[in-house]
Amino acid sequence: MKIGELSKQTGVQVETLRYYEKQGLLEPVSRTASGYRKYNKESLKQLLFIQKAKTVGFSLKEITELLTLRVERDQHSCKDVKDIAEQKITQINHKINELNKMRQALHKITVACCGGLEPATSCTILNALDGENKEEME
Amino acid sequence: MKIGELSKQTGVQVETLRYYEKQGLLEPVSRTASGYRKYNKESLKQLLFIQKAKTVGFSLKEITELLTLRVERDQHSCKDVKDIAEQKITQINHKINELNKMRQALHKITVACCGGLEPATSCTILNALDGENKEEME
DNA sequence: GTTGACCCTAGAGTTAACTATAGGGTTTAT
DNA sequence: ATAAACCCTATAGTTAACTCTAGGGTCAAC
Repeated sequence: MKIGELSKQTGVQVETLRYYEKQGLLEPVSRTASGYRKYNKESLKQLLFIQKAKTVGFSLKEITELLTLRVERDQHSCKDVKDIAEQKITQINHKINELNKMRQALHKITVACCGGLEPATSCTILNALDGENKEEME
Repeated sequence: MKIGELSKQTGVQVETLRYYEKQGLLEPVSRTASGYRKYNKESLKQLLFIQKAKTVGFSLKEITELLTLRVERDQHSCKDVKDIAEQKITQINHKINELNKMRQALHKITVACCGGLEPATSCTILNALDGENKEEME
């Protein structure tokens, strides 16, 4: 598949794809005789991963790290990979925690404030994040 | 508290705080007679929220939206707030889903690949994300 | 065989989110 | 009362991540 096709299938602009190549993030599988970039299903998968990782706040540099994480079946690099992966897992857990708190707070806003008896001033995300106080207050 | 104090307590640079003010993201509570910005505990809370929201991929513009979400105890705006909040919840659920998949994939890399019998080439995050195939293959 | 839709490189421009600089007032400790 | 450590505004510069432009090849179709 050529660059325009990959672009259409993902919504990522052609220019952005060339930019990702320059950054070492997504190399074309090969080139045609005339120099056209060629991609395949793996490229597509990789690009979709890049997009997802971006939406959860990873930088292109971090995404590169994630993509190059691989176990080489030799005990030397295995430990390194494990360490890096565990760092990333910790980072991801942090993100999930924050998102869970935000979701809960937003839920509280929609359910508790919208039709309850509380004064308007308390119905902000910051107040909702403040925790379990003034939950059952009327 | 003055700007330097807020900066110290959060690790956010003084220049960044003034920038956030210009963007309407974090207004000082008041000013001293000589024009110094004054902040309080609420400012601190708000700033910590901004930092957290940034790490999970929200832009400053989106964070502004989240911060100004508030129910005004009048049925008219209530529906609007609810709609926006629900949109944000959907967005957050998406992020959490992606993060869960990534976490699982990273876990699979550290546990299954690092000491198992699989060939090295399959031990990347993309392959780990591919799902349940080649799980119990030996 | 030429037209239109594609592709190429190299490099300049843009946007979001800071970060730094210049030039100058304020506060606090000595 | 003066120096160091703060604060101010206005504006320019930087970095990441694109986005666009100029100038030019390639390819399928009519």
